[in-house]
Parts: sequence; C-alpha cells; structure tokens
Amino acid sequence: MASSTVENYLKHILLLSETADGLVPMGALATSLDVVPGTATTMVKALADEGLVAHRPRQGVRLTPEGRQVALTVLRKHRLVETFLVNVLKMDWAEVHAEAEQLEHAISDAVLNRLDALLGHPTTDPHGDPIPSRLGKMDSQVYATLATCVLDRPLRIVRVTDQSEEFLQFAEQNGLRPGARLRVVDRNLAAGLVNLRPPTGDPIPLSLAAAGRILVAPGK
Amino acid sequence: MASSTVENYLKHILLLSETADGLVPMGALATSLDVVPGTATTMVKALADEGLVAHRPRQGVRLTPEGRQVALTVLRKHRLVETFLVNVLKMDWAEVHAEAEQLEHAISDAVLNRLDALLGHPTTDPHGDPIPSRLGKMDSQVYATLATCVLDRPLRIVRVTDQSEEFLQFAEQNGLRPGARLRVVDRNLAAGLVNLRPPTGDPIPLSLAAAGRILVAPGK
DNA sequence: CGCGCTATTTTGATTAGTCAAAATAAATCT
DNA sequence: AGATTTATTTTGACTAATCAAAATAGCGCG
Ligand SMILES: [Mn+2]
Ligand SMILES: [Mn+2]
Ligand SMILES: [Mn+2]
Ligand SMILES: [Mn+2]
Repeated sequence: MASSTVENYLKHILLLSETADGLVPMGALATSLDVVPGTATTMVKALADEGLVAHRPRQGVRLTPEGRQVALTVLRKHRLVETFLVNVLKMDWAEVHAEAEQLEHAISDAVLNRLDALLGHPTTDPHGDPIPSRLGKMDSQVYATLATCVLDRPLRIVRVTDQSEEFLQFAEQNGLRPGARLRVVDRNLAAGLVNLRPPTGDPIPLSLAAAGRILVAPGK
Repeated sequence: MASSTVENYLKHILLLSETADGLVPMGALATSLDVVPGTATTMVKALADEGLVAHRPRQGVRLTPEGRQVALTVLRKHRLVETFLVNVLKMDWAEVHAEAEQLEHAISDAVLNRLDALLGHPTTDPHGDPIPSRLGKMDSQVYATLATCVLDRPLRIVRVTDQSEEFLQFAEQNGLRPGARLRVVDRNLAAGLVNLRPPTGDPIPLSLAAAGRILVAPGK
C-alpha cells in the first residue's frame, strides 16, 4: 500500500503534468509539495524503482500508467470528500481543501464508493474541479477564463482554480461560484482590470490575475 | 500535533486501563498495539517526556490528564465515524472498525462536530460502545453479560464487546445487536453453554465465552 | 569556445518508529 | 535463601522521509 507521502507525490505530479508537456521538473514538484529539491529527487528515484513514475535525470518526471491510476484514485477521493463536506456537512468551500488533503489518504475504496453513491455520482466538486470516474476518466475540457473570454456575452462560471482560503472567501462573497451567470463588460489591459456584471446587483471589479483563475463557458 | 502513532498509543492505554487498576502493563500494551515489548517501552518513555503519560518502570503506564483528553477525543472520533459509516453510508457493522481505525486520525475537530450534529449527538456507536462527549465524559456504567445475568428475565442487549469481523457477523445473523430483546433460558456451566430465547424464532445456543462478550440490561 | 548562472543531484545528518536479541529486574518456586 | 521463570528494558540496527550544504550538469551568452 502506498503511504500518504507517496500518494501526495503522485497526485502532485498528476496535477502539475496537466499544465506542461507531461514532464514535470523537479523544482516545480518540490515547490508544490513544499520540500527542498533534493528531497523530491530522492523520493522520485524511489518511486521510479517502484514503477510508479519514470524519471528523466535533469529533465523531470512523468507518471507510469500504474502511478497514474493511483494518482487518479487519490484525486477522486479528494474531490468526492470535498463534495461531501460541502453538500452534506454544509462546510464552507474555503476550508474543505485542507480537510480533504488528510482524508484522501484515510478513505478506503469501499467508503469511496458509498460516498459516491450518496452524493449521486457527481462529476465536479464544489470548486468545479472535475472528479475522475471510478475507471480513471477525467473531464479535461479546456475553458476560457474571465481574463480571456469574449466580452458582453452571457457566461456561466464552471470552475474556480484557486484553492486558497482568501480567494475562495472573496469569490463566495461576490457570488462567483460554479453555475453563476454573468458577463464581462469590459477589460482594461493597461490597468490590469476586468469588470463583471452579475444578473443583479453592482458590477464587480477584478484584477486580470484573479480573473484568470475563474473558468467560464458560454451560458444562456 | 500528535501523530497517528501517538494517538493510537494513547487510545489503547485508555481502553486497557478501563479493564485494570489504571496501570497498564507494557506487555498488554505491546500486544494490543501489535508491536514488540521493547518498542512499547521506548514509545512510552517518549510519551512520558511529552507529559502525555506517567511511566512506572517495570510496573506500567497510565495517562496524564492531558493524555487522557487526547485519547478521549480520538475515541470520540472513532466511534462517531463508526456511527456515521453504519447509519449514513449503510456499511456493515463488522467492517467499520477497520475503517474508523484510519479515519479517527484524519478527521479535524470541525468535521467531528459537524458529524456529531448530523447524527443527532449519539451517545453510543453501532456496537453499543459509549461515545465520549465533547467535554470528555463517557458513560462507564457496568453491565451484566449473557454469561452472568439472571435467568429467564426479559433483557435488552446494550453492547457487543467483540470487534472481530467473525463475531459481529455471527451476532448480526442471530439478531444479537444493541436494542434486541431476549431471555437466557438456561446455562450449563459444565458444558460451557448458554441458551437464548429471542422474542420470535428458534432458541440460540452460545458458548459461555461468547456470551461473556454481550452486555445486557433488564429490559421490558 | 569558455564562463557563469540555474536547476538538479549527491552526500551526510536527523527524526520517528520499528525489530531482534541481549541484559536486567522482579516474581515464583523449590 | 537460592535458582528459575517471566516481564521489561536496553542496545544496536534498520527504514521512510526529510533538510542543509556541497558537487555537478546544462544551458545561454559573449
Ligand atoms: Mn494529501
Ligand atoms: Mn476542489
Ligand atoms: Mn487508529
Ligand atoms: Mn465500536
């Protein structure tokens, strides 16, 4: 059985390889896991010995099919747990990430499947992050962000890709959660500012950086 | 923060000191935790340095008030998790112990309290084990067992004190769960046998050893 | 081509938790 | 009391995971 440390390494490699060509540099991995680079190198070599990753010295690391399977299961547990905590226990979506970080390693497959059924087999978690299916399929559709989408068209928020408590709290406050409707009224590249118009209420000003962390799709 | 190892040591010391004069011998602790005696000695000395236990060399170990508080919280988590798994996720009462053994270390106090509320502040878990209150109070009433109670009187099962899957499966099969009504029709010390009569259906024969693991109270 | 910057790897130590086996203390039995 | 058995403690060694700091490999650049 993989230790929680191993599970975390694999999960982070999976997440980081989404935003790259598949090869994750050691530095990025170390930063993401909050360890020093030497530690990541050592661990990755051990994971390679176990057949969970392939290590290209001085270039980076990628998951093997077996490692990917483990990582997907951990991610599935993480996101289903978050969904449970928000939908059933009514916890704040800003605090569930830290909880799930621990619980993802403590949940058996039996509990996982019961939770999945209880929640009605959801495909996204409270932040809009896709939940891998039992078979390891995960929606990887590419969405526009509030920083890149067309102006003045009806939009629907599909995902908030910043897990930090502060950002989530701010988003919550302004009704910026998955499913919410809005338009981007204008964008000022020079000032780095975006103005949003929700269906009702005041316009919402947002930095371009923040806008880039909210994914949207065209919506009625 | 206490590691899961530390939490397990404290919880086992708590449980073992219920069935003794409060001083738990190293041998018993080691057996209970499935480690070799030297390991228990080493760990207990470390726990003593942290002020969580008091160690009487060559005699045994007891919890300090701080250690007891930690142990009670872990036990509360364990039993509330078991209750959740059975009552909400509809898992089998024979399998939840192993699950809770892991989850008890991964649940935050925030989740603990939400679970408690969701379940309606239960005072016993699916096996009838008492759940310590948020303040660390735990019912410690002493009950008779099916091996020691009076004959031919209406009884109510209050607790099944054998966590093994086999025993719980057997008990389930025969309706021997907390809340169930029955009588002890006779007891044969020589043969080591007890005969139970449920309200309906066939009499149930049971060994004295097994009978001693089912706690009962006089019941309508 | 050679120099220097940066990312990575290596080396040597450390911590938590464990076991095997030897040493010791305590209890029990002649 | 002295010898024997049993429980506990000590010692030495090991594994997983980590860090600090030194060594190295690649690069980009003049
Ligand atoms: Mn984690
Ligand atoms: Mn999420
Ligand atoms: Mn445990
Ligand atoms: Mn129980």
